Amino acid sequence: MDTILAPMERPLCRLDLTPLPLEFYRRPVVQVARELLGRWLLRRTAQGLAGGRIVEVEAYLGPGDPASHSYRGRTRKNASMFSAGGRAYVYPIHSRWCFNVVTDTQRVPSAVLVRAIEPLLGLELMAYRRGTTQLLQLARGPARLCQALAIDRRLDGWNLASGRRLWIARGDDQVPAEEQIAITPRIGISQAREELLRFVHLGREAFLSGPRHLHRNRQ
DNA sequence: CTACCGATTGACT
DNA sequence: GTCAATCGGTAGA
Repeated sequence: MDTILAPMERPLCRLDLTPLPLEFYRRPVVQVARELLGRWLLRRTAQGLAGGRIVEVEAYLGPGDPASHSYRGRTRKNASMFSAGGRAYVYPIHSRWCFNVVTDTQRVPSAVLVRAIEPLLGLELMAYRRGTTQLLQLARGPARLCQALAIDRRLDGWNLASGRRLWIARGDDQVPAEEQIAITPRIGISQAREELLRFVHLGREAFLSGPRHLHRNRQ
């Protein structure tokens, strides 16, 4: 008689919150962007631990991408983009903050903008910081997630492999399969609008930013 | 110093 | 769907 209970391939309750190694980030930006989907972004402050699953990202390339902050060369603001992969690049826009993951080597000033996470840890803390109790409003949009996680200029250049303050981990390993990833144009830019460099985790549409027609492939 | 702009958001028609 | 608040960064006088 066959076994009635198949052994679990993965314990559902196992959480891996250890930081991804620097080697993860020191690869081509598009590959890192896709593989960031499903990973957990984590933030620890004196107030507690908060974070969630990355569900929406955009790749900003090194040379040749006019929408990338590195396109016109190095300045004080974008200096973090010119460091080796594995650091944060945090920049201000319209009195708010956006968080990027620096990728590739020092020679390739590229980064992945994290546009949305599915809130999973520290919901009360994130709700307090955001000033709303609505789950779907906590971290949908690049500036909203920074507010929810208290990310600002002090974390620009932060080493994401340190495992303190701000890092990325495997979490519960619920990474999207290939067919669960939609690839669309990037949001909010005026240059290179047609490039397909935005990656979203299908099945978690409720947590995505941007118009609904960009929650599927193409436009 | 001034002028202009933006990888946004929230309020509003 | 439209629109403007708001301010750090940047370029230029």
